[in-house]
Amino acid sequence: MEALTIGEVAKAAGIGVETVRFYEREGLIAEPPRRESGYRQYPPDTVQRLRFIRRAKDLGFTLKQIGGLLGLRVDPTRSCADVRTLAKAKMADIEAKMLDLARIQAALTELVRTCRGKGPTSACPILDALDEEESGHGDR
Amino acid sequence: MEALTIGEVAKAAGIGVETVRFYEREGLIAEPPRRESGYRQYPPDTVQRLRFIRRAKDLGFTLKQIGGLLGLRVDPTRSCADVRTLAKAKMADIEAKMLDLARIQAALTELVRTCRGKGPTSACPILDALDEEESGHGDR
DNA sequence: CTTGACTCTGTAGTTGGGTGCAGGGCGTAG
DNA sequence: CTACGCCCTGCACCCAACTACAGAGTCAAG
Repeated sequence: MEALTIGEVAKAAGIGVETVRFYEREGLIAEPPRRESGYRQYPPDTVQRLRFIRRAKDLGFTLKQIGGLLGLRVDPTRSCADVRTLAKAKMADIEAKMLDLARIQAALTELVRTCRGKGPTSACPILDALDEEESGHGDR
Repeated sequence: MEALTIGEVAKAAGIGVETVRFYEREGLIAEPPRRESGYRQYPPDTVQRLRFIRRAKDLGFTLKQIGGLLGLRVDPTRSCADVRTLAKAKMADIEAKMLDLARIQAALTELVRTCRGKGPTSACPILDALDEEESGHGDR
C-alpha cells in the first residue's frame, strides 16, 4: 500500500483536497513526487503530518508556528544546540497554554460547583481565570 | 479610580482601541455607559474581560466560542442544569486540548533527549505526537 | 484659549487560512 | 472505447478577526 492520491490523503486526514494543495504552497508539506500524468503521489506518512497540522491549529498555533514545530527534527544540517534551543522555546509556549487551560478548567469546575451548591460565590468565576499581569507570553 | 477611557482599557488589556470597539460590535463586551460627549466610560473589570478574550484566543478558541464561555455564569434566567451541561461540554473540549498539548510536549522532550543522546530514535518524534483516529473532537 | 492627544462614527482595507470554480487532462469499470 | 470520477493549474472569492483611515468633536495642560 504505497503512494496515495491527493484525494486519498485528504480524506484520511479529514481535510479537503484544496487545503492539501494550499499547505503545499505554504511549505507545510513537501512537494510530493508526481507520475507522468502530473498526479501527486503521497507517501503514506503525509497523512500523519496533515493530521498534526489540523490538531495543532486547534491548539491556537498559526501555520507559521506549526511549520516551526514540524521543522524541528534531528537534522545534521542544524546544530543540536539550535534544535534544543528552539524546542525549549516551544515547550515554554506549550507550558503557558496548558496553564491557561488549567485555569479555565478550574474556573469551570468552580462554576459548576457554585451552580449546584447554594451559597453565592463570584457570579462569574470564569473572569477570574486568566487574570494576571503580562510575563513573556508566547511568540504570537 | 473609576471609569476608564477606551484608550486606557485597551492599553491595560494589551490590545488596540479599534479592537475594543470591534469586540463591542461583536457583543463580546457590553456597551459601556457614555458621558455627554459620547466618550465610552469603562468599568475597570472590563480589562479582565478583555484579557480573558486575548488569552482564550491564543488557546485556539474562536470569538464565538469565547462568547459562549463568557456567557456561562450563574444566571437566574438560565437553568442551572443548562449551565452545567454547557460547562461540561467546554470542559471536555479543554481536556482534549490539554491532552494534545501534553503529547506535543512529550514529543519535544523526546526530541531533545534524542538530540543529546547518541542512539538513533525516530527522526521526528513530533509527528507521532498527534497521530490517532478521530473520536468526537471539539466543536469547531 | 489654543494646541496636541484623544475620542467619536462610518467605512474600507488587510491578513490568515482556506474554498470554489473553470477549463482541461487522466484512469478505469463496464 | 467511452463515461464518470478523479486530478491538474490558475485564479477569484470567502470568512474571521482585525486595522486603518477620514472627518469631526472633546479635553486638559500650559
